[in-house]
Amino acid sequence: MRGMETVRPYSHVLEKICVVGLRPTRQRLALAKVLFESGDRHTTAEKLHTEARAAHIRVSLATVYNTLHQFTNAGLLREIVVDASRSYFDTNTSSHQHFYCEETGEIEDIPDGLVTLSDLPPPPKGTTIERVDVVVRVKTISD
Amino acid sequence: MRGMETVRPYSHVLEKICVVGLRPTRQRLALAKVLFESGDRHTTAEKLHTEARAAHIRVSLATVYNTLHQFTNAGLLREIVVDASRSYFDTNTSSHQHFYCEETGEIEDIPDGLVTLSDLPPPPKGTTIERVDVVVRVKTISD
DNA sequence: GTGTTTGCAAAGTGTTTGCAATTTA
DNA sequence: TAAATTGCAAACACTTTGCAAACAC
Repeated sequence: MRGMETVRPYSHVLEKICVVGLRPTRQRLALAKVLFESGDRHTTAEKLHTEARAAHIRVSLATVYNTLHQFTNAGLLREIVVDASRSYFDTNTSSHQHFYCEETGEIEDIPDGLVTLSDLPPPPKGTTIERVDVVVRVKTISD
Repeated sequence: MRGMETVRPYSHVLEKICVVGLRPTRQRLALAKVLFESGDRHTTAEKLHTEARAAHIRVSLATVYNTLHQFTNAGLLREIVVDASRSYFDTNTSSHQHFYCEETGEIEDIPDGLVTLSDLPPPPKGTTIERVDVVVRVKTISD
């Protein structure tokens, strides 16, 4: 089969992009490649932009922001709130939690099931629970 | 005892302010009064500023920000991260968790003990757990 | 008086938006 | 070609900072 692969890489992403009514433009496909080619990742708009340009993808920061939000709405990404001054996006959209180190800005996944919540009280009147976010804040050991 | 109370309101706050080496200035005392006079509260710099001015306290927004951070460092407040674009401060500094409604911006406390975490995995190498934040995101019921 | 704090306005950060030029279907 | 997308620069919201005037001790 060597040499004759007709594999369209990231076809699942291509599919998802189309399903939501987004056109598979050069920028979106390139950003999707960077985002999804290497397992689960946590990134910010700025980091993704830097990375994209390092990979010779010409894309503006505004488009990176737009794309991140479009992907999030499409269910390809999940936004995680760990820091009041920066938006992080997670390529793992399934149910799980996070370790977050403020000093380094690093986020690490905690697989689902490792954190168990019990006895959650009823939400405020007139509201329903949308989801539960757990952030385990860590600091580097200084000695 | 009526009429002879020598109670110094917020003396505990006054004390704490002094202990940390902050001078009990008019602005700091006034903001502390607004913050601590009515049970547990969740507020933002903007909200506190508006409230302060409504109460005829002349204070600049910059000073509100500075004061919130000084109080936080002093352990009088706790900063809570629920939204990537706004900083919230909680007058309840003890261990507890939160309901957060993005639509209304409202935060409600979940008393400690109502949420139980179990089987927390070990933190990333070289780090120790500082604290665990749980945010139960809710949305208003639309029908 | 001396050092701290305040207020203002300016600067800074991260993010969003308006719009003409470009690209996609 | 018609509609969607891009990039730029300007606008934004929130927050921090520099510095002279005001204040606390």
